[in-house]
Amino acid sequence: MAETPLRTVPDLTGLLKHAGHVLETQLTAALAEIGLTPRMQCVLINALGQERTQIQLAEIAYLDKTTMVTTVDALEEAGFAERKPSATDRRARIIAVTEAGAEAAEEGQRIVDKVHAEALAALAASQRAPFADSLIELVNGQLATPVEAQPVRRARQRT
Amino acid sequence: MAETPLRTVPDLTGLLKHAGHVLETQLTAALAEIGLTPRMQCVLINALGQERTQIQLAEIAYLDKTTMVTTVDALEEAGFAERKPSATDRRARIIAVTEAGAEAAEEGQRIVDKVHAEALAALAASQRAPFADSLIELVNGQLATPVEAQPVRRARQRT
DNA sequence: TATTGTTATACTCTATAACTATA
DNA sequence: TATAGTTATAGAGTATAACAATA
Repeated sequence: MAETPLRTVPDLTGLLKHAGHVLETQLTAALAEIGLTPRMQCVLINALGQERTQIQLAEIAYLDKTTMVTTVDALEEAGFAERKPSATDRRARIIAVTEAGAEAAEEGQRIVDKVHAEALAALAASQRAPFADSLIELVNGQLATPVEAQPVRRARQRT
Repeated sequence: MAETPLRTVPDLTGLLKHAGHVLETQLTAALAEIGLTPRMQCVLINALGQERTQIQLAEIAYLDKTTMVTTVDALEEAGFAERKPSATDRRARIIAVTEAGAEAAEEGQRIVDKVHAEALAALAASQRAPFADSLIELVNGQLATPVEAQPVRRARQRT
């Protein structure tokens, strides 16, 4: 009879989700100081220096194209990016980073790196690279692809 | 000018969140075979063998008490648990695990451990314990507590 | 016919507030 | 007054469908 759940195996799911969640709150708080969300930072840094359309950026950032619309809206409202017509496809919009956006993206990247470096710094120096390497190995292999949930198909009313 | 985001520091947040998400989908799929969600499994295993109230279980599982209501509803509907009046506090309900619930909880725990063992097995044997230990160290230390977001206070209409 | 980006909206999840019964 | 549990619902986040413009 199990009294307390005897764990011979650590609760990896709980640990990973908790660690990821806390780190995201740290990142969100740190980036908020320069007017960015983690998502805006991710889109901005990937739009910097290259002409990319919304869909291309959405794929890079693992965002739905409709979520990308609101993210680009926020970047435009903040003055960090502008939608420009593509020279080759009149359907597509190039996300052009403004000067203020470029500064924010680079400062944002320094903030992101700092938060991650501080997290790793909590480990003994000899543990840091092995930990990060193991995590990368898992994400590239066993934990690369989510298991598909039973698809939730939704009805839509005609208007 | 940053062309591609040059990472001298790995994107720990992205890696941790991705790994946690994928592992949770694996867990959800595996537990679904015996009619459990990860949350139901967590509550059930902690209700097993001890008389605990909903609020006590909510604290253990990091759930809001209103979320616990729906979780216990699901457990009752599945025939895995029952609400029993507390002998000492007539406001409180003890979550009593049924025989079917006890079997499901124990089988569920085997499933959870198996999924986690398989994930760890993707690493070289010499890396497994160091990886898990580092993750536990982070979660107990630098990544223990979420940074508070700006509180979202919501109005509520009088009815 | 297929694709880009947009809008509208439906669904899920979670958390707040109010409430009842009891302490 | 405070707490256990319930209900109702607000709000955030996200994903689907439909659509206009263009390919």
